[in-house]
Amino acid sequence: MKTNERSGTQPTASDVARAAGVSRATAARVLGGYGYAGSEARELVLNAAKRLGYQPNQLARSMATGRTKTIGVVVADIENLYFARAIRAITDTANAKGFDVVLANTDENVDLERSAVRVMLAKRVDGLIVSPASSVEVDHLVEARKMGCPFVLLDRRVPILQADSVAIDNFAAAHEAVSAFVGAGHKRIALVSNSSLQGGQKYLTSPVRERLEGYKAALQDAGIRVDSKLAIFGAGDNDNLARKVRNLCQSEERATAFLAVTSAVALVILSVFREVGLSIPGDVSLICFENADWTIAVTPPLTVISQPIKELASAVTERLIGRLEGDLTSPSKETLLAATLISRGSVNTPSLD
Amino acid sequence: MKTNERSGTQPTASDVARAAGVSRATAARVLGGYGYAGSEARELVLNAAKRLGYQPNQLARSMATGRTKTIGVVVADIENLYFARAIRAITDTANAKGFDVVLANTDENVDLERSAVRVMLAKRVDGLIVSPASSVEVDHLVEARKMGCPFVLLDRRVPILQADSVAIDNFAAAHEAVSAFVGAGHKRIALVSNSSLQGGQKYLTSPVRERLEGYKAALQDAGIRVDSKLAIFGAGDNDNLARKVRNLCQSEERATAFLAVTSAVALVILSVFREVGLSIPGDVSLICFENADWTIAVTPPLTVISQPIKELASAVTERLIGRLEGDLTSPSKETLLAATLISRGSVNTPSLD
DNA sequence: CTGAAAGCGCTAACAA
DNA sequence: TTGTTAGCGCTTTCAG
Repeated sequence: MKTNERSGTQPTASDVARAAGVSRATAARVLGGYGYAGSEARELVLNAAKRLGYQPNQLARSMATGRTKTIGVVVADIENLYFARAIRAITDTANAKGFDVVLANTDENVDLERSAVRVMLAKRVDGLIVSPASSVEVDHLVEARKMGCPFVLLDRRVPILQADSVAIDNFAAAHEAVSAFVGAGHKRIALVSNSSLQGGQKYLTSPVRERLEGYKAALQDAGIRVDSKLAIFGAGDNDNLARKVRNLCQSEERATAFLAVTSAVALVILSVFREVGLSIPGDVSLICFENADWTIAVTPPLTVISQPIKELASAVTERLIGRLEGDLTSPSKETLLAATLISRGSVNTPSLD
Repeated sequence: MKTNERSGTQPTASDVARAAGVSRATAARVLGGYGYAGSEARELVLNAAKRLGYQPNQLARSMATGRTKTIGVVVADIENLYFARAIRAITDTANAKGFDVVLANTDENVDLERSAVRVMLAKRVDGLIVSPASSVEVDHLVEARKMGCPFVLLDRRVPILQADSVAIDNFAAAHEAVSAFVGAGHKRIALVSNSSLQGGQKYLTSPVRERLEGYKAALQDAGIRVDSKLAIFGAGDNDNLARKVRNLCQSEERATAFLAVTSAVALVILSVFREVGLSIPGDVSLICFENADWTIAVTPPLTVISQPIKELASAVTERLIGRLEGDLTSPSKETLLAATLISRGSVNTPSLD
């Protein structure tokens, strides 16, 4: 049986060549858009292709060229507004540059992340954009690099990797928010996160760690003692976190201002406030990270820290594509983007109980 | 130069074979997990593979088998909570069945959808899950089918395609919500959507169309005249939609109850209410589709229609994989899942102005 | 400008 | 059980 037989349903470049009456190489050249081709041959091929409904096979193309024009994106939580927006922006800028995107979700779980990276390597993506779940267990990223698959870190930094990264200046953002509280007269200011503090600070992701540091620094700069009881960490479990917040609200020396590390945390805090009868901004003040749409629909509208997600995503994508297109040598770079404090109605002078 | 030379960085199955001292076929058999292999040969190969850091090349594998074990997901808006959750659930169940997922976003734009589908076909995904932006322009889906790439519709139905689909029973859900309003004594009930009504109802996506129909039917069942001024459609533009809602709120015969087609629309409505000084549930009642997290953080908590997204996504994925694994013949099936009305604090008896 | 032929890394008959 | 031999559909020298 000849190799050029009809193989089933999908027409191949050979089929087109035969239908056009030219050689496979010529057909392939015009279909693939490379090499020379006479104008009449081109015409013939294009017609035949249209007639047969030819669709190029990217697998075969990648197989031959060794490049897939695809970048893999590995994020911790696609249901998180912040990452959803980032993914959206990443695919937009990648597409604009001729790259496709494949996505994987890790649920903040290192094992899932490891296997996601493995799958991407097997699919031979040209490069990776990753928001690593851990700043310690990064062996799979080291391996990716070793296999010649460059990566850029999204939103999270991992110093030991010496990798390219694009993130928010979380230290400055937290510092600014806390300073705003201080400026309004607050002294007992709480930081609330749903990350687990297990194993110590170094196991926190860099954004959370840096926000904590910015928080402490701002207090110190204002001459306020840092009270560890005011820094609350959950464990991904909202009920548990709510309990801790409730305790703090009902203690003798309750906080008068709260900085929520994410909008999801702010939601938990709001429900506790309602439950214990604290009202914003009369009784307590609140600022949260992430400018979620709903924050202007509550009463009062929330003062938030808005992050330039689109810029972040474009920057990370462009950095990676830069690497892919030849810039293998320049040293790794950590890019930090500034967040913006948007003042709305949730910060006020503390009431004197 | 022999073909088995070290080609650069990535070791191939041949490299492993040579290092293990067996034939390429044997090595391939154990590495690929198919065919027979003696236990000592297997041992040898596995060791060599580990030593060289062998990673299989999926491209080559797919090339040879004709299957990629990958499904393409094409959604209208990844930033939309509803789709984000669906994507998450789809990847989870696909992974559990040994499939990878590649994702594309279309922004509700048919041209982007067309090109996304084309890319997926070029990547030779085994099948597609699509929430089509249009129920009219579906030529690319017809083409996909013709090329032997099965697809299942997610959340949206397109009768003319005669395709498998899994969606919510939107008619019943809207009917139930409106009946709840009626039961509380409302007569002037509005439906608000940000879809464009341009070109008539048939251009609406099926969920919006069916919600509109359920809304009308419920009114008729209650003996209430359907007033077209009470069905508000935007055009994706929030400011414009807000203006229309404001007009309705300030007109002589304002509505006393609002059914929002999405949580994003509810946000727009809430801001208008605040602006014109209408309070829930004293002055107006509100129900919205989508059980977004924030709906319990506003005052009062919103009565919502909760959709079983996870079940929806599992069902759609399983249906597709079923098709992929041999069930090519059975007729297409439209699955409808029931939504649930969750009563919270935003529905009340209408005030008498 | 066009055609012939080799090869990307793997799977899959078939023979030994 | 193992090895041999064809391909999968495309790109890419290298001659003609």
